[in-house]
Amino acid sequence: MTADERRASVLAVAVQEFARGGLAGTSTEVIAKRAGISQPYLFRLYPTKKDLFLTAVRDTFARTVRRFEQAAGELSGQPALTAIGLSYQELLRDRTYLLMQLQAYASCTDPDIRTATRTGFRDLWRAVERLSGVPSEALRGFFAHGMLMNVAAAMDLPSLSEEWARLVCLAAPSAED
Amino acid sequence: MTADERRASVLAVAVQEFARGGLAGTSTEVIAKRAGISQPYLFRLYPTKKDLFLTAVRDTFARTVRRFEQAAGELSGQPALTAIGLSYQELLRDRTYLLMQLQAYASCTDPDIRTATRTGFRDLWRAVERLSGVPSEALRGFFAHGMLMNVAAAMDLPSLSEEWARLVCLAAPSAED
DNA sequence: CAGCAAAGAGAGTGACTACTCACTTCATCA
DNA sequence: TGATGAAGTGAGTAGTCACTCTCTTTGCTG
Repeated sequence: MTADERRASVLAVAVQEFARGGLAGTSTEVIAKRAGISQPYLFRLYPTKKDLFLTAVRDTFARTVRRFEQAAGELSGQPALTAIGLSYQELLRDRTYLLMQLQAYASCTDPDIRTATRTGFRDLWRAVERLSGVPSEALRGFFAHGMLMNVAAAMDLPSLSEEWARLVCLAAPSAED
Repeated sequence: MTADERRASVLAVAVQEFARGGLAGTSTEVIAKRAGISQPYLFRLYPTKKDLFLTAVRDTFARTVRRFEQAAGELSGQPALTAIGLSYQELLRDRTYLLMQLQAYASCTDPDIRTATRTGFRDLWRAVERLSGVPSEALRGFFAHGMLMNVAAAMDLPSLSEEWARLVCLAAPSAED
């Protein structure tokens, strides 16, 4: 297996593990073990643990942009936004994505991570703006509800049957914005 | 100083440190040092580091509830919601609060932390519901924009002058919901 | 076949960290 | 006065973890 292929499979594992434990709460050893390589070799593929984390952050946002582009297809305007919203709901089924996103936000005290996270978020924002073309208030409403769904999914509210939890998790009314 | 007083001052430091580093990224030694006690004594005040973290999570949400109650005062309905929203914007000036909140969400993989975070969020939700009495869609819109402001503050977007960052940070239009 | 570069691992190392044990100081009160 | 109990600490301990040094294997090429 070439180094680049290894790097890709290590990254796939790293995203999952970092999503669960964050930068400080994840050891390079478990990433290496799950990726099927030795821990020293991990450090030849990625110079530092933080580098691997930064790559995971960038990858997470980049994947979402590509997903949104596919979801929008030839649509534009509110229909495009609705299609993107639906694809986001699908994305949240696997909690890895949103947890990784939250880890990125929560680690923004570190300047390097903050820069990477800002860039990822900005590109995502611009992608939705470009794909849908809706005005900025609608865009903000879209992202706001996305963030609420993130934390709701993080707390696993969809699995609760209590009244308040169901209210939090209802999809945003598409007519409002 | 009594043990209870010590516990309170340790908690104050712990909230700040956990907000920056999260559970795994914060050492009990720096908390003890900043609180002016020895590290062994910290473990007499709080049995484990995780216990201290859980207390910090609960405290963060509880403080917000009290703050919202004060902000709402005798108001109700949309005016109450607006007052609460303003007090939340004030609260976000100090990044400690929102970072601690994000750390709580990001640590929800742990069952104990998830339970504490759910409870805190639920009580906050119910408080705003009770204080304002607005319908659930408006409530959801309020929390959604709150979450967006959280992550925007985490990334320190308000300090950026770029167009997209300013758009993200605009306050939610109060008429929409 | 010789040589070379890349893939990969074994065995550390020094620093850190959650938590413990045994100890001291000191105010209170029978 | 002497005992009690609460506040508080010095000095560990066992374990973890990011990262390194050095070595082996393997596939390719001249």
